[in-house]
Amino acid sequence: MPRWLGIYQLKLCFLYRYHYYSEVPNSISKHIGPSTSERFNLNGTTTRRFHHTQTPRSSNARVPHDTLYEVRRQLPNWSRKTTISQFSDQRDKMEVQIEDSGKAKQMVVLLIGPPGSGKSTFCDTVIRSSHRPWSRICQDIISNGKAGTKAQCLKMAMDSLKEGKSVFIDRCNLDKAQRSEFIKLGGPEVEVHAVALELPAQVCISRSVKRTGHEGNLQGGRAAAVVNKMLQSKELPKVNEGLSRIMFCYNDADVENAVKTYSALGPMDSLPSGCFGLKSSDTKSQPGIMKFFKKVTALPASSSNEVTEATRRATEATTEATRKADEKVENFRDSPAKLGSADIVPTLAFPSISTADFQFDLEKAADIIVETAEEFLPKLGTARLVLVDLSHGSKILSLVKAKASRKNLDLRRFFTFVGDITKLHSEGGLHYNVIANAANWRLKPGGGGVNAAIYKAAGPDLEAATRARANTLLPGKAVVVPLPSTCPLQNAEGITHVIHVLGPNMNPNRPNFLNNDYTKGCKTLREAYTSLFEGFLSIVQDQSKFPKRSSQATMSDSGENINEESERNTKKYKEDKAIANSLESGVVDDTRDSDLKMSKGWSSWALALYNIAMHPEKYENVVLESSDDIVVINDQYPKARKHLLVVARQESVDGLEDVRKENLQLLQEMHNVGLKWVEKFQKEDASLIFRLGYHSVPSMRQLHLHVISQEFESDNLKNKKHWNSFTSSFFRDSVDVLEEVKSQGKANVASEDLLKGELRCNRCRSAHPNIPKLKSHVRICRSHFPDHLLHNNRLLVRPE
DNA sequence: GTTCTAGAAC
DNA sequence: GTTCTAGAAC
Repeated sequence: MPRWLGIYQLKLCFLYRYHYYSEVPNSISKHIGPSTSERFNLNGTTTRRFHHTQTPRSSNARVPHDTLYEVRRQLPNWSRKTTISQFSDQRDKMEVQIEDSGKAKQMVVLLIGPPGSGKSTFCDTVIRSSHRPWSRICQDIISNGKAGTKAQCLKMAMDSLKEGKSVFIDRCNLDKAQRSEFIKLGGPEVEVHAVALELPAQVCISRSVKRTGHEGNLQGGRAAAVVNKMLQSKELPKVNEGLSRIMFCYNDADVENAVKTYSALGPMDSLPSGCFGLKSSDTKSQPGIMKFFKKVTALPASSSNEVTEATRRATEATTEATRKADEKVENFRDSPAKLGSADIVPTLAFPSISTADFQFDLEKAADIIVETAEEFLPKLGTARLVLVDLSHGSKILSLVKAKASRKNLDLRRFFTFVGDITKLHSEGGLHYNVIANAANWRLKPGGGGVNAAIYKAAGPDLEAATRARANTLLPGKAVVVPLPSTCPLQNAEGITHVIHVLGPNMNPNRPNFLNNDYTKGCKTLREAYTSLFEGFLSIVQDQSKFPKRSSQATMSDSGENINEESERNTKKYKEDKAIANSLESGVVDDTRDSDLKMSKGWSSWALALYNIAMHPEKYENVVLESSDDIVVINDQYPKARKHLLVVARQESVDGLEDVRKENLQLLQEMHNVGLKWVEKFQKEDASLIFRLGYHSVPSMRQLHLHVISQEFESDNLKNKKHWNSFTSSFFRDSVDVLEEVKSQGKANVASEDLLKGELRCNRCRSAHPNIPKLKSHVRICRSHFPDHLLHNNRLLVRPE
């Protein structure tokens, strides 16, 4: 095996097992034996990594999931009861009274941040001044003062919780997967919080570089590489992971505020749930390592006196939330037991449609709401419908409450709630995942009321996502819009979908008013709620039909699983489409043609690469190589003896058309990886000739580079489209793409018409009447390749 | 992307 | 009658 391939495999191994590795100094690793692997650092030294999953250092190193449950059961206060008294509250809130057994709630607080972000300092400072018993669990020292494993951390956390302590998890916890098992420690008596230390990368690197006594031995220049690498895979924590409280800290002042918050907690105190201090823009982009090295001496120090907007907001939010908690208003808050990400009850929060600006009669509207809810509740399983109004004195809420209580409805699943529909979780403690918007017919932001509030809270993401689904809406109709993961509403509140609804207008001062025609008005309003609840039902069904499976199960069989995964996505797509279709009469679509392109309605088969790129760990047996940026797989239907795909992992780049200057580094990496594989193949068979390139218009979602040998000897090459996609100018050589993106900011893409062109030999360019005849010719043609391919290394021939 | 198949081309 | 393609369905 060539030496470089060996290194490659080691690298691969590292990437797959990333979460189970921890850095250990060379001095320790001597004792580790065969499961260590060497890797080379920027500063030229070698470190070793210990593969804990293969060689656990102690019998308790890995803790099976089911034991977590057992341990939770043994925790103190497990049996605290919850009683619900519905609709009895004068304050228009659904009441949940928690019987206080007088014991304190424990906390698991996950610190989130790269090395140098100040996690250990944070914990130490809180522990020094806190009256609550804390345990700090630090992966860097957990194994007799040396670095240990995640499993050891989990074990120690559980032990500390059993002892009645609250726990700081002092490890990077940068992505969702790293956090998930610690979040599972939560239960009825254990809240799980996160404190995200979002300090500038330079600050973290600078601290890591300068520190001399760090427990994890992450010192010197190597820190820069490690911090940057880690930040690449960072995922901001979200409430829907199962965290009941998240504090974001962007500078020293924010950190100080968070330290104070936790330091002040006595054994009996608790903190309001929600998401505090989140800035809307992700600060994921980090300066390159080399750039850092140049600037390391002139780092802008973050001032501890500087009170930023984020701090102000964080402080305000905390104060406000604390004030509310202090009022001892027994708001309806979902208990942390429900917070496990898998356990969150699907909940639609919806405003009363048409009763505000559209002046629909409140009595009639309340009847329709209750009747439609009654119709849908049995179909919705455990899912909940929550009517929301901003004001305590809302007439519609009391009418609905009164009418609902007279009917035999499950009032735990249908109730009213007072609050800002965009902040029900962070400010009201209600868990919800879908909100309805009382939209305008143009589906535009602005206006007033709920529509303006929702568009404002969701940011521009919502408008774009809406535009991809529909341009306008007719009264009585609804349109389901999934929110992108970047949307602040999803991050802060856990909302995954917005359903726009348009109700009938009774206001003579607004266009298209119904002139008091309540026969028509009631019909349309009923239709509107039906459309809304149907939309919500489809989301609920989608989520329950396709629960997340364990990665183990998906690794068993590649091909099938790719299809299953695709199937799931298609199903989602189809259902969304079905909703759209069912609403078609109502959705005035003036850009029918471009709509598909805008919504990028990829079919199931077209999502296979995307799925692999997003979850390479699930496709272990098809992925030949992977990094943070790319995965390499064999084309499932190779059109030549050697045919690989280098797939970009970045989510937003579906194909060549999406490529811009900011993707240059990615393109270059894809090209380099392609070249490496060509080298490998040519070592095995020197006669192979390759091209690296992209299809101008790909059939499969997710930018992918074809690495394909030029003899095109394959039974899978069956038709004109196959042939022309690799041999006409529809195929864009990677070198040209790189050049074009560098010089003009994007790549040229050729027309799909080229795929229908005549069949010509890729060497001599002779034309042939059909595929079989062409293939017979190509098998024997030994002409030189066309001139243009001989330049710029478009054609990769093994050098003699 | 593939598979299937009606019907065009031979 | 057989081969091959193009378009629909998935």
